[in-house]
Amino acid sequence: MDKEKIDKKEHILDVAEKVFSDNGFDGASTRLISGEAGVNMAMLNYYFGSKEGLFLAIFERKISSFQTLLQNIGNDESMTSWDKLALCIDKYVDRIIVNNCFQKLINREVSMTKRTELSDKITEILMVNVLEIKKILDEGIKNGSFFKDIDIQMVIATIFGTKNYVINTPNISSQMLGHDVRDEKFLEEKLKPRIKTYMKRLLKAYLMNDNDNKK
Amino acid sequence: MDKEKIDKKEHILDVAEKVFSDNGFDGASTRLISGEAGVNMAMLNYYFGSKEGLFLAIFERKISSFQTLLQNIGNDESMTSWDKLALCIDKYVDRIIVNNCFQKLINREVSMTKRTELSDKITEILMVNVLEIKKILDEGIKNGSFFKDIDIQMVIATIFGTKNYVINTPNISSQMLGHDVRDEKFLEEKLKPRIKTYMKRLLKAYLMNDNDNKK
DNA sequence: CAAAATTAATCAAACGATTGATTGATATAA
DNA sequence: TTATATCAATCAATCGTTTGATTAATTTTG
Repeated sequence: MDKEKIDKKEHILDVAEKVFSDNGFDGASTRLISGEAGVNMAMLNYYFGSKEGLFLAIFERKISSFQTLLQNIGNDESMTSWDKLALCIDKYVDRIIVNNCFQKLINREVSMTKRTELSDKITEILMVNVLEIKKILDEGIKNGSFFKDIDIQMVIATIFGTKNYVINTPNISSQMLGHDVRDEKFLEEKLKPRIKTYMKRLLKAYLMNDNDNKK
Repeated sequence: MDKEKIDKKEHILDVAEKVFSDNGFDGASTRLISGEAGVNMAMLNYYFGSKEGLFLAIFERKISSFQTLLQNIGNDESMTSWDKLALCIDKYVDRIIVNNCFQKLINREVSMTKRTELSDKITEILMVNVLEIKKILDEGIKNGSFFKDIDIQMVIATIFGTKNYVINTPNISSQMLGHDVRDEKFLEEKLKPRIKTYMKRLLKAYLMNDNDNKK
């Protein structure tokens, strides 16, 4: 059945995503992946060409929907710059918390100094998101919503970096927060709204004159 | 000569730190490390026992000095809470920019989901720094310097996360900033003061009532 | 329709390459 | 001599990938 074949590929992608995330690209051997997925080793090459092809297939499965989401927010002319930014933060936090183990994988590969075809491709795709945020910040400065002398690039680094820190250093942030950040219930019910609230208040305080922030 | 032997070990550690940082733990083969260092492969095991022993030797060489520095700032009763925090940021930025390739290495290991003796050791040491910052923030709230309802844990995530993002995703941040963040001259003269200025203004806006921030 | 031909899917086994580590010989120094 | 340092050569293990055979599914043909 055609349905079954698709499900099998999807199943491999699901398992491989988990194995890659837990062990890193090098640490996830094709034997381990195929073993966990319950398929023959050769199937990985049969379906995806190579280990790198498998990785890219996982990656590309993830990225497309979020980028169009971001772009739709950016192009919505009925929203203020701040509302756009706030919505981006909400959507971004929703997004990465769901796929947090994959995010760790991405960041591990992107942090390599030595550029590879793989890291270049990842960088290229992530830059789309960066530029989308930048566009909103630029626009906000131009229309007077945000202060003129803000550091746009560093703001972007804060948006992505703060979330990355919580997700990518689970042992540290779990100790810090007093809960296991890998616990999905805690993540969903407590941490996610907390990060959203914090990020918006932090950025609002920096970007614009808002007396509500001052308590 | 005894001096020469020490220098040789130090030289191996220097080179290995660079190679590890560029290629990751798995990607840095003992052949590559020994080749770059210009020593025989067997010398790595001769001096450090194993590849992991070499890694730990690099790590332990680094950790001690910065922690006492942080603690001295925290215990200085002549400074305001804000001045302490600002000084921590300055010292922290100075520190990690100097050792940025090592920082990438640390973060890559800490981001592993699977805990190892190595990652536990790194986590334990990094937590000391986290708690030192937390102490300053707690104190600032208690003495009225900072708002009462700030999210202390998330502030810490922002401090470490923002810097990590710039340093750990060099390809992205280089594109974003329009300069190679691995260029030491740019790092020292431009980026370092820029990060310091940004971080302090960002946190001041969030933590305390300061009209100077509003332009 | 059924038999034959073709294509797709699956598998165990093996490939060459590379890995971290070890060996035993040799050189150097105390 | 004794202890330390250095080396080329080699070890077993593991890596990602390929192979050739086999089975299952689909299409073509008579």
